[in-house]
Amino acid sequence: MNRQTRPQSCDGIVFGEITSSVGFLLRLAQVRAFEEFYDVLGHHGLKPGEFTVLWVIRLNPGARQGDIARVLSVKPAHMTKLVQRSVDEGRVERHVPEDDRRSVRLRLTAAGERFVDDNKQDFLNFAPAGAPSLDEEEGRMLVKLLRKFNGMEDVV
Amino acid sequence: MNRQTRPQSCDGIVFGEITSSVGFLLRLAQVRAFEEFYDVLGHHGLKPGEFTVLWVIRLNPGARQGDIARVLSVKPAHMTKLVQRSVDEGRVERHVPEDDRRSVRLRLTAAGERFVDDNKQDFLNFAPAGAPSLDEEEGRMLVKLLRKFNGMEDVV
DNA sequence: TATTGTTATACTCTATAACTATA
DNA sequence: TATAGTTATAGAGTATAACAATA
Repeated sequence: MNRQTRPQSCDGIVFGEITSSVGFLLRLAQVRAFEEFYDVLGHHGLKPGEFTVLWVIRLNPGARQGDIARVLSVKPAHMTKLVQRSVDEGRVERHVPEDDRRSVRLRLTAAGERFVDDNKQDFLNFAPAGAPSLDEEEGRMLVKLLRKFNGMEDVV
Repeated sequence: MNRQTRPQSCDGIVFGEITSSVGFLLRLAQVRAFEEFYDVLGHHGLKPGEFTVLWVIRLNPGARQGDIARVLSVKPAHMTKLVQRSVDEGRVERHVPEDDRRSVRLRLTAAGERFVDDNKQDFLNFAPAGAPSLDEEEGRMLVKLLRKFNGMEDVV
């Protein structure tokens, strides 16, 4: 007796076997998560990609731009733009070290640290808010499986 | 004793609490799934979004363009472009019914049906290939949780 | 007035290649 | 010759608003 709302199957449209495709489900989940992200955090002028980069810089001050891009699966060309924007906003400082002048090392400015601190709670709390349809245990299980899917089981 | 590859944590970069953010994990998972999708199926000229739309039209011939867009969380403006492309490729026919001449109803051409048939197996089989790090039971659990996350538990 | 779909514009993110400056 | 980052361009996708045709 299914009387729940079924956002993806209204209008009598059927999906067939595609409902078991991980890729298909991931796309829908991400669209949903982003929509909710902007509903909840949009007023801060917060963008998911931008905040994630600031977060990682904060935890790894002086890390190389290319290394951060690689672990976040952000393409170098896009990373340049992301960093440039954060520099323009006064949240990130770039530093070219003497021992390898091809590379760029990143750290947050005081304003950048303040920005991360101010939005940290909202950003981290967003996760459970993003999954109101899952109970706590299911949410933990989803996180665990996604981490494994991403090859991140033992990442700190 | 963790000697596995850890693609997201090389270079000694740490992630902190963000590794429990569903939104963050979903983005990484989708990037990974799309990369693999293009590696495996790119030679067919197959695009995930385009194929999904063809698939749903095939299962729901004569469905309205707007209804399909809604259930797939595709924005109307983008749907127009997707459909236009498939029409140009000779895979989809548009039909404006007499009883409501604002709407557009879609169905596959013979070439469109052939295209879906030819690529169906590859597309559906892609899911397990996308998650080599998960065993069969974990894969089923991930699908189940993502379906629930998406509010699709009882979607056919 | 409301609804369906279209057009136009802008922004995020990805993909790729060509380029610079270093090493 | 290889590496780090930049620039430029293309494309997929989303967001939004204005619009025409129809209801």
